[in-house]
Amino acid sequence: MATIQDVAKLAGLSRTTVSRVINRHPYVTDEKKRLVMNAMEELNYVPNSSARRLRKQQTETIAVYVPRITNPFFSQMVEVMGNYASDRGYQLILCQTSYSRNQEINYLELLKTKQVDGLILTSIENEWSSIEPYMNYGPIMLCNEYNDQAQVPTVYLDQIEGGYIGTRHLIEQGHTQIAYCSGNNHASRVASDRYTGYKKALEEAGIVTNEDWFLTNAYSIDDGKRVFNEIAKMNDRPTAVFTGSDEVAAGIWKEALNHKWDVPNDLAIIGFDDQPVADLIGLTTIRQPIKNMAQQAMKQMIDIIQHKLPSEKKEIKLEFELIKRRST
Amino acid sequence: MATIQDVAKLAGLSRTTVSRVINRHPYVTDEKKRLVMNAMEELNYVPNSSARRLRKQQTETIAVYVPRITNPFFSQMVEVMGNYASDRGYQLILCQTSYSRNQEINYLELLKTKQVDGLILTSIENEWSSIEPYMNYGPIMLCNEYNDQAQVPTVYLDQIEGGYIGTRHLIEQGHTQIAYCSGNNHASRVASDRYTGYKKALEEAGIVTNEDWFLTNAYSIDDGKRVFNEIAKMNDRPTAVFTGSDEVAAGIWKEALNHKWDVPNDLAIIGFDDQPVADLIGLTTIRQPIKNMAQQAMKQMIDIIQHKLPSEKKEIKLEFELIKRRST
DNA sequence: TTTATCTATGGAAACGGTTTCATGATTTCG
DNA sequence: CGAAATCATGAAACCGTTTCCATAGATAAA
Repeated sequence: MATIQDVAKLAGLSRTTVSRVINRHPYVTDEKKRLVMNAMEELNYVPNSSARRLRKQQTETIAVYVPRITNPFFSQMVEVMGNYASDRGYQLILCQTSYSRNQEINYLELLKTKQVDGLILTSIENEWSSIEPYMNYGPIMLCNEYNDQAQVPTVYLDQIEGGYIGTRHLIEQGHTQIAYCSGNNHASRVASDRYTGYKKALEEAGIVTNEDWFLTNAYSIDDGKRVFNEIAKMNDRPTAVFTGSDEVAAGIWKEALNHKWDVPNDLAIIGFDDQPVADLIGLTTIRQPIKNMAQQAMKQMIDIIQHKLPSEKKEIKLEFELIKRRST
Repeated sequence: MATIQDVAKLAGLSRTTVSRVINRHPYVTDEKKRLVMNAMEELNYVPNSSARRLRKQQTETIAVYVPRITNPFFSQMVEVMGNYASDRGYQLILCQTSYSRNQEINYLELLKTKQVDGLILTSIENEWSSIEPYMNYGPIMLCNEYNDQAQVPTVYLDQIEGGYIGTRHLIEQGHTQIAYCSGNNHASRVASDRYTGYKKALEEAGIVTNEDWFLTNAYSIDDGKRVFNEIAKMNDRPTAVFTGSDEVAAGIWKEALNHKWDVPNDLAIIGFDDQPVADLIGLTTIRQPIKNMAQQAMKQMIDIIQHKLPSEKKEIKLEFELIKRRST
């Protein structure tokens, strides 16, 4: 493996000059530039990025945190972020927290050890107070997730609205018995706000909730199936269910079909995110502008890194869209 | 940011000894070890990974190439690889080739610049001859994809079997007019072998194929919809269609429903991969042991890196499983 | 014409670790 | 008891760049 020294020797110049050519520094005559280029070509030289990182104290790498990459919401996000970053010379390290607090903290050490220039959190497992100290080691920002205490740039949707829009839709369809079904993340405002929106819509309509209809721990299709069975077992059953993701909604629907229930007449279902599967099966859902969110976030992050901007709260809020299909 | 020097000074020892403690080298007395630990604690010291990378000439990072992370086949793969790697102290760089030859080559430079210790390709866009030269810079291996010329470890399924099993199933269901629908990757043996398997099954059954029934460029649900419309427009229509992915199959089915076709009576559809969506909608499909594949591949790669094994062909072949549902 | 500024280059320090080598102290073994 | 092996530590070299500083010639300004 050729080093810059080898190139310098072959070109009959100093390392410094070679470095200048590589980094497009002015003050190198065209003649020397040509000499260096030829030498690099001949030796098939490529600068060693570890050395570069050490000297420049930057890695051109950005970490993206997601709970699980198989969740289509997050994989879409990562797809867009990855492409955007790659186009600008940054690479992406994927950190899957697996909904685990420990795992999240483990990965945070990445920033501390200077393995990345910054990180984007799409979901938070720990209290903000556990994450905040890491801000000393480099820029952190939020995308999708948001938090009052976090003094960081945030690209998000107001999930109160999300919960409200969906529930409001069900109410307008004539439902008064509406179940609520979500994940299980205590530290996340996405979860709690959405629930707040749900309750807000109910209260406005003067509807009383049934505590039994608050179903948690639902992330996947299988969870949806389980949720359906919980609903089916109830004495006082809801006529509609608000879910936190299209996958869960799809699982509920699938199991409902197995039990010969008619959707939406026996049970109306509304999903969240507008994943491809929602269109496929005809699920009413609340669309989140994932790509837009992802791109704005990555743009912000690269901006912050390149201009060494101080970390401060800067909120970019995007909007939901209700997509009405045949499940409601 | 504290350096090893600061720790050494505070502990009243040399950098060497501190380094030994960090790297769990024997020959350090418990007393000094304690001194070092305390100093590290007090200074909140973390070794700088760029420096470490430079000196040790390794990055503890592995690049994984996928066409697009939103394809569930690949996101499952990446999920497993990411977790497996992370458990063993490696991190994952995600490289999305976007089905582009250029993009693939661009990312290959990662290995050259020593940004990663090795790379796993799950799909190949370029001819192997374009990829091979990069083997000089570090270990490369294949997972899912395979190639005759590639003298590298390969975890794969024999796609001839895959194509055969699926087509055979359709034939057994009484079909003789079977369309074939796939992506568009010329460099990939996954694609060509699967087609070979399809033709093999037909030939064995003495069935003549119709060239018009060879449909390409199909990756997504939307592509599936388009494919359906192409089929619907035909004068001589197939009664069954073999697809290269569950997403495409789902798209075909969805559009068939829109046109009031009955599946499987008007058109039988078989998917590939056994994604969650297949179970959801009742799609017959050919399961690939994705998780197993991913894990074996990552295990291999880490093994190769840690034991500096020479790159050689080593094939690990896994098996398909036909999952019969109601679309056939 | 002298002085200040700009251009072009190289030597050496710096980035922050790990590894090699040297050395002395301690233990083991014949 | 002396030689050999093992343990414990530190100084210095090294990994491959970029950057700071010095120098010198060329050009511009006074």
